[in-house]
Amino acid sequence: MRGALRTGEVAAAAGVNVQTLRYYERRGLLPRPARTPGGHRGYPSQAVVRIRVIKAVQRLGFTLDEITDLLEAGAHGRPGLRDRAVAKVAEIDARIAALTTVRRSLVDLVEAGCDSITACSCRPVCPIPLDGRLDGPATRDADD
Amino acid sequence: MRGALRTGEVAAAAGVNVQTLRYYERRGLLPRPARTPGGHRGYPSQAVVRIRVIKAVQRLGFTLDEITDLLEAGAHGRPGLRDRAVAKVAEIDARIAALTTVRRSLVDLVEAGCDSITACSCRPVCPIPLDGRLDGPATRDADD
DNA sequence: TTGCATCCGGTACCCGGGTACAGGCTTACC
DNA sequence: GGTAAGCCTGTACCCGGGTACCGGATGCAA
Repeated sequence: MRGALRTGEVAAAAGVNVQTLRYYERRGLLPRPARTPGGHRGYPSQAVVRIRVIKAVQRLGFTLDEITDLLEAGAHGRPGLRDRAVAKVAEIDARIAALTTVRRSLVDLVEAGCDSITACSCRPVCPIPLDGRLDGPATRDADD
Repeated sequence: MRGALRTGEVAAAAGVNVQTLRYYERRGLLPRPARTPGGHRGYPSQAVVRIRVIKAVQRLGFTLDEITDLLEAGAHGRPGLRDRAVAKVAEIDARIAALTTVRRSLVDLVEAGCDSITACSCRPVCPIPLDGRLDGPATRDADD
């Protein structure tokens, strides 16, 4: 165990919580490290790099499950990152498109001057269904 | 209770699950309806509209907590939708910007031809930290 | 050797928005 | 009046990515 890093050292160096280390180990993202006779973990310095890589890939929008696959693929010389990245770009494009649509609706609503969802005034562009507004006494019984 | 709609009817008409109705009621999004002597709920037809409104507003990116506020504000004649919508647009812009940044990194990675996170080849644009790659025997002990 | 920081495993909880299930009761229709 | 569909409450679980807390053990320095 000479030169091995302890849990807290690795966590501090990688910028994560100590619990996160054990969580990653449980999920198979981090190899089980050697132990001292007393049961304390002793990490090689590469563990820090590995966590940083995980965090970086995570920032690219990959889930921990996907990262597990990617790491395993890499360990066995199988590639596959490129294909996954291409798929992820498509995924992101879809999310951006969805957000853009929502944004458009919100802007329409603001521009129409609508200021209440129960008494909406933003015809004809209101993104909220207009048939039968929420007025009248029908819902008042829970107003207490 | 004449003309009152039952749980299942409201759920079907509004396109949600029966459990969702009760969930909304618990959260205060849906007024507590009248009951039959046997304890069954009887909804006014406006309940269907209300759920549709909730779902529509939710699609605009508002959380149920925010929708609760919005509904309450509307019920008391207080406006506030416009301000919230403006803030939400800013929120969406931030998310689109973040996604765009991530997208750029992914495209860089693909264009650089990098195909593995453990043996990355995409200098100089690699979005994954490069100092000390994940090679060598240090992490092999968990390869079983 | 004593003191204290750190570490251990296990379990429970957080966020948001529901969904599922169990066991029992009511209502509607024939 | 029988039967089946639908309803009731309460509780637990799902997703993803951690975080928090507990009581007890270990490691290291003075």
